[in-house]
Formats: sequence, C-alpha cells, structure tokens
Amino acid sequence: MTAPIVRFAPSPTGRLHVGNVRTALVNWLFSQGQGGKFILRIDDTDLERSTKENEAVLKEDLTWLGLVWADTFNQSERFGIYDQAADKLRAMGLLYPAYETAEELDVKRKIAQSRGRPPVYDRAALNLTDADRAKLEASGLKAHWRFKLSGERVEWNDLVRGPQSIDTSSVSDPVLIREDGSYLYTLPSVVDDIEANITHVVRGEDHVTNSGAQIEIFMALGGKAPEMAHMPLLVGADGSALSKRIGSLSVGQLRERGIEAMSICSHLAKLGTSDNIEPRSTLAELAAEFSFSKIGRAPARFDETDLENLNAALVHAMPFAEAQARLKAVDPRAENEAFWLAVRENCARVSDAGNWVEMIFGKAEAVIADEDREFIASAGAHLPAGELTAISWSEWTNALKAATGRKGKTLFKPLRLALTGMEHGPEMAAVLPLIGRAKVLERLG
RNA sequence: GGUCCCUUCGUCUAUCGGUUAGGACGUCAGGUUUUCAACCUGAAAAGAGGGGUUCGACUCCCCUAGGGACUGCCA
Repeated sequence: MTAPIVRFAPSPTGRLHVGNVRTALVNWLFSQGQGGKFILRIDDTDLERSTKENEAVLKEDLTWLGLVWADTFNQSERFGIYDQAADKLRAMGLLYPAYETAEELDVKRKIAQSRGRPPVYDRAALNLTDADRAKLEASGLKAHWRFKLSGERVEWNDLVRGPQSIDTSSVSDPVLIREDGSYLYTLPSVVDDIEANITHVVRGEDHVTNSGAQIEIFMALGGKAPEMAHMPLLVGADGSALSKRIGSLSVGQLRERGIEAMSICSHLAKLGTSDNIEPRSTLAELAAEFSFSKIGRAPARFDETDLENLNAALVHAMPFAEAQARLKAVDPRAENEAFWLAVRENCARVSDAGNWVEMIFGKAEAVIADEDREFIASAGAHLPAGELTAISWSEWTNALKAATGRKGKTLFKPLRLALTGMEHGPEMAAVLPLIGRAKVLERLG
C-alpha cells in the first residue's frame, strides 16, 4: 500500500469530546502505522458557530494528546476554490437552483412521512423554467443549490463495514450552497479531500449515508473517491447515545480530572476492537497494533469508570521521568524519585502523590492508642543504627517482634499509625527511609 | 414511517458448522508476617427469544424483540 494521507476534520464549535478524539486517534494511528500523513482540517464554514477560541483549544487538546498533524488549514479561507468547484458542477448540469423555503420543505417532509413515503425531496425545482425562476427571483427569493444525484446505487468496500451500497434514489439531492451563498459541509469536504490527495476517509458511521452523495461528487469532480472507513459510534455506559453527555466527556474535563493523555488514547484505541483494553505508554505502540480489521461493527460502550481504572494502572507503572514535571507542580518536595516509586502504586492519578507529601516530608499527627503507648515508647530503642535504608523496616520490625512478642496486626498497625497517622498508605519499607531517622524518633515521641 | 447497521460473561471481545464457548477489565475469595492499594493465585460469570437448514448451529436462513445511525439550507 502506498503511504496513506488522512485528515481529521473537526468543526471549532465546541470542545473535543471522546467521540471526536476516537476519530482523530484512529486516523492518526492508521496513518502513522503506515508511514503516512495526518492532516488537520478545520471545518469552519459555519461562520456563526465557529470561533478562533474554539480552534485554539482544539489544537491544544490534540497537541496534549500527542496527535500532531503534518499540515493544517481552514475551510473558511478557501471559499474561492469551492466557488470554482460549484461552477464546474453547474456546467455539468449537476448543481441546480431551488427556491423552497425551509418551512415549505419541512411541510413537504411531514406530508410524505404521514403518507408512509420516505421524506425525499421531490425535485420540483428541476421542472422550473427560466421564466419561473425569473419570477421567483423577482419576488425576492434567493436560490439554494442542490446536487443532482444519479438515482443509481453507489457502492464501495468499506474498510470496517465491508461492501456498502447506498441507493441514491432514496436520498434527497443534498443542498450544497445555502440561500445566503455559504457552503454546507458536503462540497468543501470533497473538494479539499481531492486537493489534499486524501487516500482514506475515516470517520464515524453517522456519515455512511453522506458517503453515497459524496462519492458521486468525488466522481464528478475528481474521477475517483478515496477509500472509506466508517467506525461504529460510541455509546454511554448505559447504552444511550453519547452525545447527550458530551459535556462531561470533553478532553478538557478528563484532563482536569487527572486522566493521562495515554490513558485516553489507549482506551479509545482499544475499545470496540478485539484487542484487550490495556494501557500503552506510547502512541507508536498503539499505531503498530492498529488494524481496521480489529474493529467490530456494533456500537461500543464508553465507561468512564473503565477509563479511570486504566489510568490508575498506567500511573502505577509510570517512570519517574514521565511524572517529574507534574510532581514538581503538585509540590516541590514531590519531585523525588524514591518518593514517587514509593507512592505511585497508591495513586490513581499523578496528582494523588500530593496526598503523601506531608505525611512523609512534613508533619504527621502521630496516632497512638492507649494500649500501644508502652510499645511505641520502646520502639525507638530498637531502630537500626545509622541511616535508614530499604531493609531497615524489616530489621526493625523483626527486632521488635523478638523483644515484645508482638506480631502481625498488633505489631505493624501501631507503628504505621504512630509514624504516619494513617491506617493505610504506601509500603512502610519504602516510606521509612524517606521519613528519615530524626522524624521517626520524633514521631515515636 | 423509510433505509442501513448491530445483538456471546456486568463491560470490550475470540470463535469464521463439531471447542470443557477462550482472553482481558471489573467483581468475589485466598495468598503476600497488619490495613487500603499494588502484586500473585483461584472462582463465579455469556450465545436476546422463536422457527427453520443440517448427522451436528454461537456460527447459515427467516421472524420477533431490543439497541444504534441516517432520513437538515448541522457536521
């Protein structure tokens, strides 16, 4: 296969959510795995809803995720090129003006439905004479423009869905240009895909029907259509459509909650595929493992709890170098390799390391039960001499065991409580040297 | 209403006519000289329902039920 060129084409109308990210990720993994190219296209033809702020945040989110692009451009800067394509379609007799208002079309659809017929545009505008059009224009109406579908079946072999066939006679001629002259998504997308030599269009299955019309436009304008891959959509943990909960599932929120970029990428790359959902530490690994053939055809459930668990697993094994910068931000004292290695397995997110800083390096309120008072008071005497090391804890507790006869719970629990003030926490063998001799003796009282 | 897609443990899935229906996550239990976590071991846990075809069906066909997408001058 020649190196694929793919694009991710978000609209800057809001924040990136998990559904978007999956589409971006799959495009990225596929292209990188094949040594291809990933292009970021900003679909901002809808000037009303698109903003530069959203665009900036979107790029920031993608960068944070590691989904870097080789090239990027905005559709809003290319209206002239779309005009040329529209002219070409007009010259071919494939783009025709229509004058129904949105309300009229709505009524037509409802009537068709109530009669049990598919709500397909009746092509009434095709029968308009020049005189009719002149009269409509004179009355102040402006035309919107529709692409004339062939009425034949359009077929393609979808990379995830297999052989596909769309009967274009059961679909309305798509409006390409609005009454105000602005473009809808359909035409610019095709024009840009042709110009950027996009080899594979990879998107959600909500676009399957669109593909029928778009393939015909590809044929008219460029001679051939790219390969297509339509992935099943994600649904919520309860099986409902994800879109309803999009707000809470934005990259921004996940990030603020302390979810790692690679947790999100690992989870979304594996969810709905035949691979096990396991954390990977680099996108390169995910890319090497990616294949369209592994993607199932049923909608997959996205469960935040699973993502949290995956994130915890990733954090538990995270090397110090990777966590370092963020540890420093949490607390300067946390930027310490021995500390991180001691506490990481008690952290579900990197920032949780902050929970253990005070206990180890700062103050800890010693908790000593009445019946343990004597035991704790004598414990200091058995603390191994010299600097405390990784083996000090076992030396110490063994000595105490021999001296006091205490063992198990009655031996360990009072010590932990006295030294850390908590019943649970990281392994004491690793914590003891970090607390240091002076503080240990101080806390024992 | 119409078109298209889907349905195996709670979840993601393997199986491409003959398997004790496998794995992972989660859950539960035990272990690791205390606890929570981590780690190790083990266990419970599934073919939506009904008809066919076949010596034999999770697998092929039909019906039903359930879920998803589309059916926009949104993308």
